[in-house]
Amino acid sequence: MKNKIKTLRKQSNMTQEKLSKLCGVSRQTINCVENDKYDPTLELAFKISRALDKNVEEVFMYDKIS
Amino acid sequence: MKNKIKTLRKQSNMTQEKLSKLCGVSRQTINCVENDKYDPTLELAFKISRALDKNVEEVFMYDKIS
DNA sequence: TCATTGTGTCCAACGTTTTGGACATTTACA
DNA sequence: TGTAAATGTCCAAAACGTTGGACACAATGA
Repeated sequence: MKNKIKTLRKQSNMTQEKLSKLCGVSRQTINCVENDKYDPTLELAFKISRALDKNVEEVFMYDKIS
Repeated sequence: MKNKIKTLRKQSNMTQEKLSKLCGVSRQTINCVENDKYDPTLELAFKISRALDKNVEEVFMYDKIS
């Protein structure tokens, strides 16, 4: 699983802190998801994507391998 | 969060058991996700969607409320 | 240079997803 | 009608996402 959170977040001039508040989660959570530390919940994936004004599949790329 | 798993699964003539094996998870997991018992992992959401030959957002509907 | 902000990371705790095993109920069909 | 398949559900345990708090380091700009 790959994601474009960092890129899209910077395009929107947002910090991890700001994004985390928009999503209602902690900054560590955003940091970990952004850096592929773990798989987010589907609901969180939706929240992040919406905060970045994108569809889930525009933010997260599923690569069948692992 | 709503989903169309049951409908799409039946359109593909699949049992929960078959879908669970395609996704590499237990049948209970498919059952619970299908009946909104809990939020799946994003990776599982992708696996389910792909098994049903759909995009994530064609299978799962995020309704901002709760 | 210094101060501030943003990011990465650690930890232990907590909550939720996911599990196998088992059983009751419903559905489908001979 | 009866039989098997499919589904719903319970439990306790395991696995994993998420948390606050804290700290180090990098980046930014005055």
